[in-house]
Amino acid sequence: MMARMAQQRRPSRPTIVDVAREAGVATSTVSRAFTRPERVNHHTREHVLAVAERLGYAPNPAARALETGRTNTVALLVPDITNPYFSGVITGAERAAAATGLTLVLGDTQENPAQEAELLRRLGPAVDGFVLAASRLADDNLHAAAQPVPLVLVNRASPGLACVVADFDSGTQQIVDHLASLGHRSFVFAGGPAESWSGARRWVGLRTAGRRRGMRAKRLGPYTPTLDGGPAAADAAVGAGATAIVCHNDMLAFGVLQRLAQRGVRVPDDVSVVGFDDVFTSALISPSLTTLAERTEEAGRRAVETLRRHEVHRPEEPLVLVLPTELKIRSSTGQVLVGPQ
Amino acid sequence: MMARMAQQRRPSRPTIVDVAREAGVATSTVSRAFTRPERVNHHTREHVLAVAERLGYAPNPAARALETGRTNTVALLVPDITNPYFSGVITGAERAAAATGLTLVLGDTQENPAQEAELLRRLGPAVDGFVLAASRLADDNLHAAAQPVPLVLVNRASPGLACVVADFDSGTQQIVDHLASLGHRSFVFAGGPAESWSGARRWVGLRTAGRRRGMRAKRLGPYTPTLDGGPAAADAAVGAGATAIVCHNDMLAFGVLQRLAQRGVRVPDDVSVVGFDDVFTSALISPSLTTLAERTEEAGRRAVETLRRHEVHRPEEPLVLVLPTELKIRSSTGQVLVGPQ
DNA sequence: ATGAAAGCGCTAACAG
DNA sequence: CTGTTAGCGCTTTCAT
Repeated sequence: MMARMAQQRRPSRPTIVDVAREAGVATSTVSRAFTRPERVNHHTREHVLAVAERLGYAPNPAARALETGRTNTVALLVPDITNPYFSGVITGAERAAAATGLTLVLGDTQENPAQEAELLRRLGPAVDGFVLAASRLADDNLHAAAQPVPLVLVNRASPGLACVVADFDSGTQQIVDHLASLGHRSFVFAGGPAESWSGARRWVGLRTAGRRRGMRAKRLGPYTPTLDGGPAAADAAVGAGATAIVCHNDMLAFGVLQRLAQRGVRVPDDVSVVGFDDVFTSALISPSLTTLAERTEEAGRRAVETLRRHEVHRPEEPLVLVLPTELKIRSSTGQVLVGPQ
Repeated sequence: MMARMAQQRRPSRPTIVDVAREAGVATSTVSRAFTRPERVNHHTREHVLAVAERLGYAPNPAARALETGRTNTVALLVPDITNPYFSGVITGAERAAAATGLTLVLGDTQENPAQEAELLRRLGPAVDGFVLAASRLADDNLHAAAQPVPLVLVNRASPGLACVVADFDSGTQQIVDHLASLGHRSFVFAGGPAESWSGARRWVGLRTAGRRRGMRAKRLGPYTPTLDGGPAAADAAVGAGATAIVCHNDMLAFGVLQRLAQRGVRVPDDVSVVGFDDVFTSALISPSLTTLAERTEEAGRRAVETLRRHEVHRPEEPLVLVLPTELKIRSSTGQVLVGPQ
């Protein structure tokens, strides 16, 4: 009779108490039926589950989280959702999360460190861990954030933190070798955001590999790593008399390609263009883009898997995973034409 | 003294109690300082906030949700995260959510109604509402899902439910007019998933508009609405002797374009190709794709805004928003060549 | 304007 | 194997 009152409050969901009463057992039994199947008589469990089903009961995650401290949720923060590169990471992370019954919270930091920090702060108490893709945060901010809740980086390394990164050493080497084999004696790098760790790694790798090959390398930029960054980058590269332009990422490369076409500069005859990421568009445009393929989905997947592992036992030595990269040679790169130097 | 014990449990976040003790006020005052600024003395509030800041306190969303029943979270379910079309919706939804302090949970249903239903069930108690993009669920499932928690559809309508949809009537009309103006007397429609509401709407609109123009229209498929669906669609269209192929979406159109090129079929000389969505790649490939642009970001944004509105007062007449569409005429469509019919 | 105290729905000891 | 009971951190009457 008292129960009546609760009923009329609002059409609220049935709780564990309703199920317990209806099934004639204690609430703890209902709870166990859901979370510790082995510690409950098979028969009672069946019965409880049936009643729950009939009542349309579903556990309240908030209540569960309050007690256990675990939310079964991980947050993925990316600098730019619209970049297909991150779509790959998002996909991988989502799949891995779904596979283990985790809920994925998505946040877009818009390439903005302050916004990233704010999301970290706000989401912190609501999630079991963070995956930070291409974080633009400084090392110490990162560490502060990792204090209360585990955190895994993607394409960013920071001492003491777990991460999964692409093998840029090999990747940049592959690019330079490819360019050298086509007769290029130099190249320019159209750089992305200054805060980008992977951008820095790319440039260092490129320059080092170039030096080994006796190639001159020059860094231009920074440019917005989107289509919009293209015109400035292309113009600067042309102005510098480049025979090859390596772009911070594919989106920038597309922008460069567009601008080049607009200016009547032929690719790859007049200039070769290389990207990073191998987003699906790269194979579709023409000339198709030579680019360094990263395993973005795998990166996303491994990141949340690593997160899970770190949740359980924070290892002294955080995992750093290096994923292979592969240069996709397509039609935006070609031999450097002999001619009046 | 007793507090000591709690401390050593684990390095847990400070709670409202810690702040209250430290600030020398009651927990309720701390609570109010955060949620009801006007009901607390300005001075005390400042003080409490300062202490909270110093202690690094952040409210625990789970606890808050348990009491209030609101999680400040909305879920967005999409059939395929990797499709750039949905990137637009995701972006818009994320921005709108972030703007109002909401947290966005992302789920990928993988074009699978069962998985969609499962996510709805699992996430239901954890969120304040759902945005379902291109839902593959049947009407009655949709209604069942909308029972306990508000729900807004994107590019899907269902009686009694709020939705934001693209103006396909106008859109398909634009496509048909364009084709007709180029001299086409017929076209084929390479259809997407059978469960797709927008797919059905597209076909109906196309056929109707075609009829008005005295054009023959034929539906092919269904095809997977991704690059992979291309070969089958292209082959079937060529086999049917089509002069124009309207594709369920851009991704499928890209696949079709690829296959056509492979087979030596020239676009637009031999056959014209039209897509739906206007994802960024459409402008980049060559021939660039003529396609119907939808306001995907706006759709995502409006959907979560609508959700908020419905949370407050469930209106009798659910909002249905129709967003304008615009045909982007590019180079994949051209005049039908005169010749032996 | 502030404090005391009662839960929100669930899990986790601890008994039995 | 199952029941009792005490909170998890916060909001919210109800007093004061």
